[in-house]
Amino acid sequence: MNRPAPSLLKPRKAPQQARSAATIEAIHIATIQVLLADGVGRLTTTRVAERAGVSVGTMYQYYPHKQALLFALVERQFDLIESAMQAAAERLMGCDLQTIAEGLATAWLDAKMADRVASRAIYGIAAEFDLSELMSRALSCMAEMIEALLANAPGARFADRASVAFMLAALLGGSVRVVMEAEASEDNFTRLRRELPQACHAYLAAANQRAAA
Amino acid sequence: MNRPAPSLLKPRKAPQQARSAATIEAIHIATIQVLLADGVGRLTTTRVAERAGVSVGTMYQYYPHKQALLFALVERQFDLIESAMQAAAERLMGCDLQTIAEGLATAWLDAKMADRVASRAIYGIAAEFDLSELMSRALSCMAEMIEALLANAPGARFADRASVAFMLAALLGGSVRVVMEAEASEDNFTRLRRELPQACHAYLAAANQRAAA
DNA sequence: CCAAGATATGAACGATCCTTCAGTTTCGGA
DNA sequence: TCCGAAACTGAAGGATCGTTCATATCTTGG
Repeated sequence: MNRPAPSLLKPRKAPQQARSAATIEAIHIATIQVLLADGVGRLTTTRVAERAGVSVGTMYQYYPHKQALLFALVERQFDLIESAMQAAAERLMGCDLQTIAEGLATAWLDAKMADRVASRAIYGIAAEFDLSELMSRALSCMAEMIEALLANAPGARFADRASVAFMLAALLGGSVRVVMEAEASEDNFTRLRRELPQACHAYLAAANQRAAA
Repeated sequence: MNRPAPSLLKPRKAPQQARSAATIEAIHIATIQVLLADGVGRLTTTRVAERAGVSVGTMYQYYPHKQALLFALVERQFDLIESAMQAAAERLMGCDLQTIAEGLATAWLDAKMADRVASRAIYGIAAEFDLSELMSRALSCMAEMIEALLANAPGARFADRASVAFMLAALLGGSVRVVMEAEASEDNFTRLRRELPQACHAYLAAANQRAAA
């Protein structure tokens, strides 16, 4: 797919005065709004600027091109969720399997739901440039984090801890994404919240028992 | 998001001679190739036609606009997978929970892997027009199918069969999607193939046991 | 209060891109 | 073999979009 050199995706300059910081924030918000209202295909520099109440040129003082703006949004959301999960992992270190499974699921749901608006919007950016590399990193990052939790859980004896951790990461990430990408239905979210933790626990317990035999 | 009137997305005319059928097929293949090579953002009518070895005008004899072409691809893939799952459901009707869980997981993996090239490419189209409606339909379609299987499974007494079926559908659809959207890694696919059936079974068994109590 | 840097403006340019259509080529039945 | 229909061609029109830059406005340290 498109493989823009990562070095060219960095912002052009950092804000030094208060008003420019506000401008950048306005641009970010406007981008998400346009993304949700019109889709990536209709996401235009002019449209974003108009919605943000600034001029097109202003945007180009902070981002060398449109892709850089989108990439900044993706990275920001990514970091947000990653740190939320990192915090959850610290809290869950050393707990038993049930606590870990349910804790991870609820932490993941909380992080994604915190601003599902942004999350949903950002899912749509994936088409603009090749995010498979980023997705891979995110997936293995989550898998590693989970693997560490499983390694320190009392009574855990997985035959293939890495695979179990990987699978759990895929289950978490995927199920939430699928539900979010469908039409927003409060009903589906409550179901997810009730069932996902149980599903995670069931899988971990079964995988652990399978190894013990 | 973009909400193109569905009636405007239909193909313009059906082929009547043999060569035109070949042309359409060539256009479809070319579209997928361009999609994978350049991404949706670079998917151009000219580029597709060039790759297919035909003229731009030819494409416009069968599709009123670019979106119609993309939509046709999505629908085709959708029908393919739906019928594959429908066949699997007939085969699994009346079986026990373990057979159902593992049968669904392998059928899903087989269907998606059959041409993962097309699947992966089509994931990228989601940005062009609003697919959330289609995704919702797909999700609830899968959920209904699973629910019917659970209803006829011997020894199954779920408290909330609909929720369990919904969750299983989300787990299946999501985990495979996440892995496919990451960089293609043979390693990850084998892990998925080994763990996903077990995860599905573990969840179903746990949900069933929870209701029996 | 003033200069100098930071920030904002928006018309204009060039590059694509989608779509059309008048004309040409190919096919298949009579 | 011949003719009408089907299929194909590709240059050109019209519209949109990303990006630049000369100019204007604002902020702040001295």
